[in-house]
Amino acid sequence: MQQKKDITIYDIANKLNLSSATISRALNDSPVINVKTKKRIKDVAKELGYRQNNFASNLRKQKSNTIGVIIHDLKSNFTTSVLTGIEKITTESGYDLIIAHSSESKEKEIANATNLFHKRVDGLIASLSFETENLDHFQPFYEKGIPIIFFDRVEEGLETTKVIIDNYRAGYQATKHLIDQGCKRIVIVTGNLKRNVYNNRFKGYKEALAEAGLEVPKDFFLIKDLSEQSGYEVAQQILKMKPLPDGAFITNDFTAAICMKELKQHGIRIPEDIALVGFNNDSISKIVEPSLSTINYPGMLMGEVAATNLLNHINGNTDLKQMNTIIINSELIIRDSSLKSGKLL
Amino acid sequence: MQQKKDITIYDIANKLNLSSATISRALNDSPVINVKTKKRIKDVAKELGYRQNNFASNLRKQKSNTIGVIIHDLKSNFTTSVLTGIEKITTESGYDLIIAHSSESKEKEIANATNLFHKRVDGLIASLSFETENLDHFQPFYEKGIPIIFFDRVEEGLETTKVIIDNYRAGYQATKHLIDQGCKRIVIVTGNLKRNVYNNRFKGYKEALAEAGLEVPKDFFLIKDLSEQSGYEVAQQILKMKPLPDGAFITNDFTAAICMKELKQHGIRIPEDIALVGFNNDSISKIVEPSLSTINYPGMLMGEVAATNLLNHINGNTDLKQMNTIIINSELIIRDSSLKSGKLL
DNA sequence: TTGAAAGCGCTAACAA
DNA sequence: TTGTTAGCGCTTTCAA
Repeated sequence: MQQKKDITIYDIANKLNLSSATISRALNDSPVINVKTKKRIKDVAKELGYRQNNFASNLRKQKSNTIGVIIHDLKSNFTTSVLTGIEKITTESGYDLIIAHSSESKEKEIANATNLFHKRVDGLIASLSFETENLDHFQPFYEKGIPIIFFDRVEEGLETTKVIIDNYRAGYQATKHLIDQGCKRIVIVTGNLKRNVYNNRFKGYKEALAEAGLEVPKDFFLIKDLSEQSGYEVAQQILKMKPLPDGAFITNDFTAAICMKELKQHGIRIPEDIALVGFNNDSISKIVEPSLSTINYPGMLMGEVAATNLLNHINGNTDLKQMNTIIINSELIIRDSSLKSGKLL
Repeated sequence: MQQKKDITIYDIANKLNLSSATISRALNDSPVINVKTKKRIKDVAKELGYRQNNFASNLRKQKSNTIGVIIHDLKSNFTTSVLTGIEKITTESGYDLIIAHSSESKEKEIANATNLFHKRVDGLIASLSFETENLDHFQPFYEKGIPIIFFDRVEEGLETTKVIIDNYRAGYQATKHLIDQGCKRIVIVTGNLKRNVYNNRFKGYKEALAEAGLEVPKDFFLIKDLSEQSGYEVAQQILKMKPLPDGAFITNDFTAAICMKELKQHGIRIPEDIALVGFNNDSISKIVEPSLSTINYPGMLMGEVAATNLLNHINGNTDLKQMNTIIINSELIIRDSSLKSGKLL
């Protein structure tokens, strides 16, 4: 199976009549090594096709040079953007990435955390699953001093470092916009209120309503899992409401797109009968008709920020404890699905 | 930083007055160890919070227990499905995954290959970038006997193991379907013809046309990069054709969706004026209106098949050389965007 | 600026 | 069924 023998630093040392220590130092660009020697060593290394053995080096250094990422799902635009951002930063710094996804299951998230702990990641970036109830499974990391940064779905009360957007403000903005368009009976569709992101969007929604002196029945609060299926369900529930709502804030573009299609098929006009605002600025939001107003959620930037801070901490440049919460800007993008007045106000 | 000292097999050995070798064997479920001893060892390991050091074990075994994956893009539904399939299989077998993506760039693909080679992956699963011209960068893997399986975008002539769908047949089916619906002037939008997938879809398209005795002008062959942007471009190009085409086979759902929207905004009726068929069965194809006919592309299954075969080979159960090409079934899904006759034929 | 030598934690050949 | 021992390839302390 193994055709060519692997070249080690000893092979290089032999060839040059130097010690393995010198080779190691040279290949790691140690400043103590003579520049000429360094060059000779690097040339020979290249010539022989040397590749360094990370296992040996990691074993010796007691570092994995690896960052673990736990996310709740692979299939959303938002997640892949975050991953792209993380990857960009970690790659630049020569770190590897292990990506684990929980499929929104508490058990899988716990298994992933355990697994990454055993893999000895040097740091962790995580977004909680829909179901997660506590952070006990991250305890081993804290005990070993392995830094964790949470993003998007975080636990708010605790002393963890987190990168988030202001979901409260986003929820407020989206709802306020619908109110400004003349909506008075606004439905909200959101996720598990245990998760900060959904809870805060919900609070922002309620605040905007309260501020405008609007009251809506309790059954206008639709708590869903934001799957494809729930898009259909939401549409059915809305269609049964009498009188019909005149606006809906659906905190996920994909669910909103499905719901919109279903509503249209039942003769509802968007935005004339019901104005819609989604969430995430998924690529789908531009394609549906009418195009979907939404909250832009800068996933790539979140990933970059999370990774940058984690690496800074690992390299001893910053102390995460001094930095509890980083808030990334998000903004409302107004498109056709919410423009009742036919114009921006 | 490091609060708790790491537990090694020596700590367990000391505590139980056994040798490290026995501990190692027990923890690896070696059958030679006494069942009771094994239980005692495992209990103590758990009690002390032992976690095995993969670096030491990998270094010793000269195996990384890691599979590398090179893909051209993270952001498509198809890719995430493939990854999900690969992950499912590799996780079951206790293998790690390193995922690298080339963003369709030849240079990045080469860098990724080099990187994964240095990381000493035990096997590689790859889909070529848009730009890739040759497979030289995979040569080191072959020289070291590291198995590679290509999927989706592959190089056809060579003696490589590959998992693909029958793109020729899919292209033929899609085009034939449009012809059956009465289309006579059918445009094709496809990607770089150097890539087998696009080339074969194109060949299938031409074959179906030829069989039906239809001829179309050369400018009906639109070779694009299948980006969002190209969706707009295609629509503009189609709108300028006189007389207008009456069908279009757009070999990517996302591009097709954008193009459809653009055409509709210029007053073209789908499917009455132009019937459309996409490719991939992306989730978007169900949401656009009219819903998009497409080719179902079973990404998850492809991932599972590729990973299963790779692992079988690594474990010495099969010889990849005996298995050159694995073809996965795909099928035409007929939706509203291509039903001129208003019914399935 | 370079070298000698120890050891990171584990596995496997060989011995008992 | 268990133990002894060597060594995987690298980094680093101490010495020169």
